Amino acid sequence: MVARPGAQAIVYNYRMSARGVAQQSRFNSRTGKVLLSLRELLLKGKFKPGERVSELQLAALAGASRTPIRQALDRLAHEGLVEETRTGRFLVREFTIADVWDGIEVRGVLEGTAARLAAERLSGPSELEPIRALQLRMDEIRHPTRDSFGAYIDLNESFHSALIDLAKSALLRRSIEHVKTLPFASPSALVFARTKLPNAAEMLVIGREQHHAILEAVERRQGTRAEALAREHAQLSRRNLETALADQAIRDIVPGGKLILPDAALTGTA
Amino acid sequence: MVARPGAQAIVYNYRMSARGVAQQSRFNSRTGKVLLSLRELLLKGKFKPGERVSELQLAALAGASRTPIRQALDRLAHEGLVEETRTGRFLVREFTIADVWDGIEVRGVLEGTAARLAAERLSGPSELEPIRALQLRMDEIRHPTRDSFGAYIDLNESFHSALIDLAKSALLRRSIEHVKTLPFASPSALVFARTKLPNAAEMLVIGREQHHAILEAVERRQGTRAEALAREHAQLSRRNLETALADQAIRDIVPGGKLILPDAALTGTA
DNA sequence: CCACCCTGAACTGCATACAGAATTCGCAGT
DNA sequence: ACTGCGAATTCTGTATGCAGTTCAGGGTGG
Repeated sequence: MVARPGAQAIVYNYRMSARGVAQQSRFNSRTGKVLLSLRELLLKGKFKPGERVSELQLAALAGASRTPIRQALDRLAHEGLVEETRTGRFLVREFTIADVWDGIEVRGVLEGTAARLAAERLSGPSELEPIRALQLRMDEIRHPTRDSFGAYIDLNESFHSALIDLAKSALLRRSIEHVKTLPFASPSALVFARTKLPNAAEMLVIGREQHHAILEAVERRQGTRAEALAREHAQLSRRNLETALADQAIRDIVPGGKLILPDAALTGTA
Repeated sequence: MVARPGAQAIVYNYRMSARGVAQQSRFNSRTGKVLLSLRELLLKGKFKPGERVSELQLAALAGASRTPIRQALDRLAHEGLVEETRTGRFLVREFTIADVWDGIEVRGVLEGTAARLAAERLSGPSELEPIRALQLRMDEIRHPTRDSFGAYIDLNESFHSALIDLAKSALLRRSIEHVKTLPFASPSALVFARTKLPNAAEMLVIGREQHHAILEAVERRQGTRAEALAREHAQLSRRNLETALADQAIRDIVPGGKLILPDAALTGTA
């Protein structure tokens, strides 16, 4: 564990919660395994931002040949975690805090669109049943503990995914998935400092209320309202992340936190 | 030329206007060349939607080995023109008309965000000078001819790009580029049936007015207005495309048009 | 006639070899 | 010491071979 002994925080790595993701055939191959482990290494900050990662170096590290390594690097380049130079080398991408805020902003905009389309395209109340079920289960978690917190995050992911389902647009889903490949932009970049658990409880209440409001708006086909609410909902992640990134010790634990360049200001839009 | 002899239309392939794109180092390699030609083949409809494209088949076709082919296919899968099956095969992706509308919708939303951020982040009027220059040159083209039409499209691309610049967000740019990889979503999917040139002239006027309004809003830092205007501006592409796709003959010429499944209804949101 | 299984062909996943380009290091000159 | 140049070295781009898997087609049994 890289977590500093002193940094007491519940950090939920979004990767951990991916249910059986490693069992999907796409990740059974060497390429898939390399992709997963390489992504994890990057997010843990094993490579410094701007540092060069060579194929041979990784091949030795992963015990695979260059072929799958190259493919994995290609995908990571698409995801944005590394960047390819003109000469075909790969560098660890470095992010500014502004990038992080922008990522959340864009995700908010797209999820807002999902909420609006969901409202506009709702064929009937029965379509809401799956997402209502998820909501119910989330509501049952009133006081987050170490264990239930993980479950909450999973449910939160599912809720957001279900909302996107309601938008009935594969293309929109693709776009959202794309921005979420940047770890900070993911709604599961929820990070609560343990010492600020009361704060976390409040956030939970607020988030719950926002979920309710969004669904209400969707159900009533209030597209514009749903959009605005979903946008604002994303800002909640931003506030959480702001708290988290303010503490250098916590920042070092947040997935990808070490890829964020130290920046003087923590202002909203830089 | 695949254009049917009867179909009289000015179709401007967005790929043609990419200034010196083939000279960029990224496209000097076999992989790059294969990527370009393969994409072109796909957009021309040389493969049927849903059809399988094997590496060997393409290797023979392109006169290259499987390695660059595979890499190109991987990228096309990211772009969304082909899809990878669980077992690693690639299929030509097929689109519904709803996909097309959604693509434009999402682009509109993102460009709207770009316009809003441009307004919010504008540091001074001088920042608008480059985009004003582009606008001026576009305004000079009053009556589109075969030649000036191409120039107009180029300027239009540059204008949109400059607007995104003003948003000062690399991440937002990335997202927009990503949705634009679907050819229909590109603003340059402007297609005017020659027989409907008067219509085209009107569209030009409307588009011009919208550009003016957007810049005015940005200059006055009216973020919400700028966003709404830019969104609506994207709907103009949709209307153009709607006209184009309604005619089967023209549809066959539109880049990627053959990848769109024949669909009974041409309604806005399906 | 249909369903199922089995076998063979085709194809992908990965490793590796080779060639050419890029980078780095050292050396010489200033 | 510093700069510029050049050569060795490292690395990427591509081709190709092999192994394991998937897929298709035919044949068999129900």
